[in-house]
Amino acid sequence: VSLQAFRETQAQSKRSAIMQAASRLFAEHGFREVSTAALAAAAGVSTATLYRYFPDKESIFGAVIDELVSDVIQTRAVRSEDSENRLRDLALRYADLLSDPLVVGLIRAVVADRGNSSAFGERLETQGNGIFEKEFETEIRALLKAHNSPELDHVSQASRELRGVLEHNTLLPELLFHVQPDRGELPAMVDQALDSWSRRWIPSS
Amino acid sequence: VSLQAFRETQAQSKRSAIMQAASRLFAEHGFREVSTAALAAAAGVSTATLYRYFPDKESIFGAVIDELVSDVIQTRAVRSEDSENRLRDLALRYADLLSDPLVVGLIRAVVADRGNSSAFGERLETQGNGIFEKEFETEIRALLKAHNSPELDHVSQASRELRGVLEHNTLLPELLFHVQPDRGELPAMVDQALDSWSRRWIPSS
DNA sequence: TGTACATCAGTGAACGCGCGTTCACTGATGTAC
DNA sequence: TGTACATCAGTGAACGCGCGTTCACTGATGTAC
Repeated sequence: VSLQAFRETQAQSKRSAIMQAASRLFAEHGFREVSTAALAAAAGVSTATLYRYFPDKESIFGAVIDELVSDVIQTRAVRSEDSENRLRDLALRYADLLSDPLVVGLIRAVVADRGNSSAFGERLETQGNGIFEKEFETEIRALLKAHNSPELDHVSQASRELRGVLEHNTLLPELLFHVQPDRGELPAMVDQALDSWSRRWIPSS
Repeated sequence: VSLQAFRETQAQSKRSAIMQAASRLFAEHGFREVSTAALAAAAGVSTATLYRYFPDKESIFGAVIDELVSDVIQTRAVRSEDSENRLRDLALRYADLLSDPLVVGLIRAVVADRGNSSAFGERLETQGNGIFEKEFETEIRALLKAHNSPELDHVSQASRELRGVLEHNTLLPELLFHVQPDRGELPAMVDQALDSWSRRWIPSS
């Protein structure tokens, strides 16, 4: 049993070494641009070894995307008590995620390939986008209720406006123009966006 | 002279046939995914003929992008008289452009390739994004002035909010998840966005 | 008008290269007895 | 304890294939005289 366990541990470490290298290389250069030779070299194994752990190159990419998505899901961040700060935390987490070069690189890699990665695209939508959509609407609804806002029917519009400006400031420039935002300035940006957003959606009373 | 002219006309028509096929195929499948063989077949020529009109495959892509950008620039749409409608027209044109499958497909193709297409990405930024940024800020500044708004210092924030929600509703879903918006509903979407935006930025008086 | 030649858009077939994948093999680490 | 054998992670080298690009050539359309 101990032999088997030892071998399994070894195998897991090789496997995760491959995925770690793959995640970095795919994010940096894209799926097609990374050869199995380069990937194997970065992971410290031979190309043939890749095929002991994964059926083909595409499956490595799939595993990386899955890992990313499940990481994001599990990072339901620490939440503050009052609803005001909960929305702020959520917005900051969203902006931070969409400013992460690794995340954006992998998103770009998924966007790049069409045929093959449509399955990955679906996972990104339902498990990435879908979850944030729900979270934002939940927090906003709570916030509007707490302020007796008359706009409770337009929660989704409010959510789209907030997420839109965050995406416009982080994901889009990086994705389209390779402009990396200064992540130190994210909190200030988020505060400014939320402040402006509040003037529209939170009664001033 | 007439022979030369005739030949030039012929050549132009072949050239534009190639670019037309390329624009469609690259938008639909991406740059790497379209082989010169497929491209030549779609254009009705042989692969060798491609190389009479373009030095290499990448230059064909570059020519397509250039054509797209200059088309966009030249479509400074018809403008209404009153400043309210001018912003609406601009927003609608923006949303319409970012919902065009051909445009989004080419944007995706540019985003996909990194090394080679960074030059194309720059053109997209300065001549695509940059021009819209200026136009939006100009119209918004005029609008705020017309309403004696006290927010004249935050024109760029106002612009980012408006463009953000438009992008969130058109470009992003299509780019990331292949969700094609119903273009017939664009005017309603734009009106709703503008209406909500106005409540924040235009004094209600 | 007729004939030899020049020009040039266009092409089919071949070339070379890089890449994903597989194969036959190695060697370390165990077990059987 | 020693020896023959089993297991299995790991690999170098080769295979095949697709693709971008180029080459030698064709044939239509003109000009020179």
